[in-house]
Amino acid sequence: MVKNTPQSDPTTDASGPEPVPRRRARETRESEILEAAFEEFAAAGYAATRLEDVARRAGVAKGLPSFYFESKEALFKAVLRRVVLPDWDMLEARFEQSDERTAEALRRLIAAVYERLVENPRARRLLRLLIAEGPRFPELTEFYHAELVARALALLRRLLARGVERGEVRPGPALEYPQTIMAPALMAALWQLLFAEHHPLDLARFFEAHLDLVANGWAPG
Amino acid sequence: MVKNTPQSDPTTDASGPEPVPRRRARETRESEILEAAFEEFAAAGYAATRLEDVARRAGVAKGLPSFYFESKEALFKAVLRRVVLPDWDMLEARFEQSDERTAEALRRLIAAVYERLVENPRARRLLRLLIAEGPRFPELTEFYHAELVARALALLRRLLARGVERGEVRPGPALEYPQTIMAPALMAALWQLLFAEHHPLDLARFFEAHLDLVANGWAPG
Amino acid sequence: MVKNTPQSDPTTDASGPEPVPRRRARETRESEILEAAFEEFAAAGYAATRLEDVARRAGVAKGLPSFYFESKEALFKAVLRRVVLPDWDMLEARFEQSDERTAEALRRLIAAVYERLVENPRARRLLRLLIAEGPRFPELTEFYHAELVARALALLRRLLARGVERGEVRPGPALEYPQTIMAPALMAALWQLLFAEHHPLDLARFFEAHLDLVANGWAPG
Amino acid sequence: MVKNTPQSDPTTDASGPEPVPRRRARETRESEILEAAFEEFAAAGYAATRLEDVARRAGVAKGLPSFYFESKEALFKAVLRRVVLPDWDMLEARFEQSDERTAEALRRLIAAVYERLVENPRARRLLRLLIAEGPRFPELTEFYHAELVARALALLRRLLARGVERGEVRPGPALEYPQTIMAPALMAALWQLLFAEHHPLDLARFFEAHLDLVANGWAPG
DNA sequence: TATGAATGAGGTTTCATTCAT
DNA sequence: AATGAATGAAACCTCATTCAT
Repeated sequence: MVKNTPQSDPTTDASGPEPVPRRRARETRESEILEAAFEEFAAAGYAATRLEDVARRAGVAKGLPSFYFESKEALFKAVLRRVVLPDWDMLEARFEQSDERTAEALRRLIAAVYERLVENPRARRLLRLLIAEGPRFPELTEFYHAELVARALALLRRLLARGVERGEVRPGPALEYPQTIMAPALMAALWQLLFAEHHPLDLARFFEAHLDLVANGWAPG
Repeated sequence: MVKNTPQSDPTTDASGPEPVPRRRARETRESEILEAAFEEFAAAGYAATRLEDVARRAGVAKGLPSFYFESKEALFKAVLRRVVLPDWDMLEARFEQSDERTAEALRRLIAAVYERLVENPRARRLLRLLIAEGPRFPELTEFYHAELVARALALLRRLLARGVERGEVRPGPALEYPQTIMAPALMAALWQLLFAEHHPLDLARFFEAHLDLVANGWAPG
Repeated sequence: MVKNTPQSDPTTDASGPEPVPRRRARETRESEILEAAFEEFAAAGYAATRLEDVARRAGVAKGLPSFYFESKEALFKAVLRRVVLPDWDMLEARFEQSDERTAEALRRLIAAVYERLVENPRARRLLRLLIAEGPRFPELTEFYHAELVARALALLRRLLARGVERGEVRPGPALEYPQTIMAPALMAALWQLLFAEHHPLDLARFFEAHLDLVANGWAPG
Repeated sequence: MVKNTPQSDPTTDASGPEPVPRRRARETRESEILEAAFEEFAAAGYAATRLEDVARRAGVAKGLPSFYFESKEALFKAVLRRVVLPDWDMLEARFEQSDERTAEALRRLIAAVYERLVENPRARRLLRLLIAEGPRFPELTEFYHAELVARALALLRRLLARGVERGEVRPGPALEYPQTIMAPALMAALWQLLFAEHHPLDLARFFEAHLDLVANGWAPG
């Protein structure tokens, strides 16, 4: 679930044939179902996903998702509440403490977003899910706003404010809308989601273009 | 259907004293169904939309959408192929011919995107639909890339190239990725789609922040 | 539905082969489904009845009962609200107006109950349904109490009161509980329902025994 | 299970210092499951009863009913075969031996039925169950006919025959159908089952009305 | 022996599609 | 040409039954 820790990959904990253990830790099963559900929901959207497909992907019987979760809707919500980028806390703390120059800090912050969102297929699918199902599940939108968006913007705002104090950032209307500074990353994420197959993007160069533009603008001198 | 130009309306290209009211009725009905279908698909997504609701919204009998369109899928595709911002041709032409300074041209172009995408609820819903249903209808994604995205980027690229020649635009990596310059508009469109209700955005000021940032960057001097 | 009018039998309105008319009067279809549902519910009880069986018996597609009725529960309630012995009004009126001797009136009234309840297989099945599903559908129990039971008891009470005035009925505690006078009919109905197959009852003689007992009692003189 | 005699409880026929607690436990469990099953079946009917609820009520694990009984159906039959009024043998014997006057004997017998059936909520629920599930389990109907109904009627018949011999009972058609004499008790039992909540019955007075009616009839002199 | 997670057949309900009218 | 009743596949969900522990 948009977690980057490699050991969480269920396909890699290989330990022999293991002929379908009938009973596992409740939590393990639940996680496997949530994991499978995330993939299915992300691939087809809420309405078009069939619980049976979730079950098949999780390698369990048709009825098990309904056994673990009250309803399809409850499963969906549970999926999305688990996904949140789990290392955001740490990231925030690191930036809070650091005292590097604004240019460095911004580069690092934007790089973190590319790593976690733009270059992470699962995070991109989550993004799609949130956009697609927003009207049906407004609480989720709000949840993600509070947990991710608002916090990221606040962090960016603090960084910029400090930069202004230090004379490293030019005061301007964009400071009030830090979204603008991050926007190219969102553009890249959506590009990947929509067009990557036929119109690939060189993310490394896009990233540099992003940094250059938001730092210096297109206007000369 | 995100069409702002009246001449695209098939009911107004009357030629003669309407000797064939039946035929007129047919095309009118079809348009009404497409219109209703767009609203329903945009509100609920492809899978969750019921043809009966489309029919009800269009004010026709339940079976009529299936009568006019081979299948739900065909209806969906027909809807999306009709939507494309129909005045883009004109817009392109105007920019091609104009010779104003780059700053002016960019402001106008970006303003056009705000007007047509960010501030237009139907266009935003179309955006949502494309993001949501992309995996199921890749031709549509490709169609919109060709019809809108590629053309917009090409126009932007020409504008910037001309600006560089004139010394009005600083050469830099961003010129290769004109997406970066338009990105804040996309950000605003998605913000409106997702968060506007609880966290409204002052679009006029956001627009100015956008222009200022992409022109001058956050770095001083 | 416990209606005794022969012309209501759908199997007798034969008018040629008639190759399954796709469309009928809405009301006709609804009646056919209600009719089939009554038979199925009566045979197996509420929970054990499958809508598909109702559909099959009604000669319609699986989904049609759900199309006509919001839910299985709604169908069940609709079934039971339609069943009520439909000629009770008339019966009541006839007794109200008549001035015959009490013995005659009672014989006629009890005979009417035998005809409508004891000897009517559909009414017996209705009785079974009410007893079986009472706890799940208390409104129905109440409905039948009000529509049938209470009215029948009131009628009986008026008959007896008039009889006492005329000296044709012995005052006694049973007058307060007219149920006791009708009780053997209920016994017969249940006997038919439960034991008739292996232990048949001669209803004509039982009826005479019933009349004799409640008129004269077992005690001599 | 409608057993009023404590000695029928398998947990109390202790014989010795309990050297086999395991075996005891098994039978206890089985009884508890049967007991719980009776309550659940009686409350909701056969089809609507879930084995999980039976298990919960019995305080055992979900799978145990299936572990003790081959199937839900087998459990149901086991339940009903255990229920039978267990003190009927004794009752019968007592009446056989007694030599009291017919009026007394009848009053005692009818009172016994009120006590065991009409005023016993569990017996009433059993009655409901038999009526409701008769078509699905005809053996049970037959079983109860043989064990209870037939024997009760035979006893009543002997009582009445003796009464006629003694001149205490008027010969009449009702003697052939002793059901008629007991019928008001059945009426009272069903009334309790169906209408008691909203239309309570004074059982003591009803009982007196019953006795008076079947002894003397409604006709004067 | 007892548990309860897991299975999967089968039920209710939905809805795209058909077609008599 | 248009209607909307009717169809029936397929979805969600329930629950009797199984069986590893």
